[in-house]
Amino acid sequence: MMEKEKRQQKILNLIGAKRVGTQQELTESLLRAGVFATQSSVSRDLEELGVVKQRGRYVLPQAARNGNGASAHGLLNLEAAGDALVIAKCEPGLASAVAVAIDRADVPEIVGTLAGEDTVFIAVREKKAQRSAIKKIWELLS
Amino acid sequence: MMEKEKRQQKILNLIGAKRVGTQQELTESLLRAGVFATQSSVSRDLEELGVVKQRGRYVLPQAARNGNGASAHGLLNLEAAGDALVIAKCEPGLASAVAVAIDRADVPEIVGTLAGEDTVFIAVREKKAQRSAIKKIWELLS
DNA sequence: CTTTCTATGCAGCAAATTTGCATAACCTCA
DNA sequence: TGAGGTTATGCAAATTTGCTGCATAGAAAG
Repeated sequence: MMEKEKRQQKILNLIGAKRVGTQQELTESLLRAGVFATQSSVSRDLEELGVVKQRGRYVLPQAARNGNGASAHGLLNLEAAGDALVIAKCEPGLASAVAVAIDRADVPEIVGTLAGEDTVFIAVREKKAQRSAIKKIWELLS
Repeated sequence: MMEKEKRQQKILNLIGAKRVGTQQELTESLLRAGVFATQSSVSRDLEELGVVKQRGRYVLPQAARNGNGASAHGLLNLEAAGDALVIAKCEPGLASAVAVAIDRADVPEIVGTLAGEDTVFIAVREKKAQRSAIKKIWELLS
């Protein structure tokens, strides 16, 4: 019902307001704020909201895009889409450079890349490959 | 069900093909075409399709009348592809503009966009997001 | 006013979504 | 490599949403 939306809003608030390290913590904070939810639901919410865990804490999606996340290569953010895509957001004009860097790295789970102005579509073989691909790319370009 | 979509398509065809003066007529024509529906449903369909009654007959909505649903922004059509992609067809050369507009809107379920000449690939997080993303984009750009 | 036509509240049904539980998968650190 | 902590997910139950027909209110035409 409206419950989900409210919960997700609170999650964003909480993450923005204080350091949150685990979904357990988040679940407890939510409860204190009057919203009951299981870790399962929190996990799904985070996925849906695009919240990612960086350096041991959960970070807001837009914060990840701007702020500190920028790498020397112009890579701002990495996110999974569906089963076989990873989307890289880059600083304007640098998408091609990022794509080239990724191609050069020859990551085995990556099938191909396609760059626009500030976005790269990265095709991976399957769902399983997404996470490790994201990890490797992030490592590579940061 | 798929039934509704089929029925609405037939309604548009019928209205385009011959003069239709009442919902009763439409209901009967539909039945002859193998689609049963009550006047209630027909009424709701017409509302939803944007069909209006003018000078005693139902006429196609503006978009359908001139054969292209072009919006002010050059967006022609939106369609889902697979679980995590939405494809936007645009007027030639306007794909980038459409993509930028979509990016600016910051629709949360959209992960990234990639524009060609007349097509934009729009990556969404998951299947569930497609529907709402399409709705929001269409709303935004029409 | 009467007749004809269209819109809508309501209830039932079907489909889709959301959720918790249990547990598998994964990660970190020693 | 294994233990312990953390996160993801298959499944079934619960909940919500969407679509429809029926009955009827409301509007338009004459």
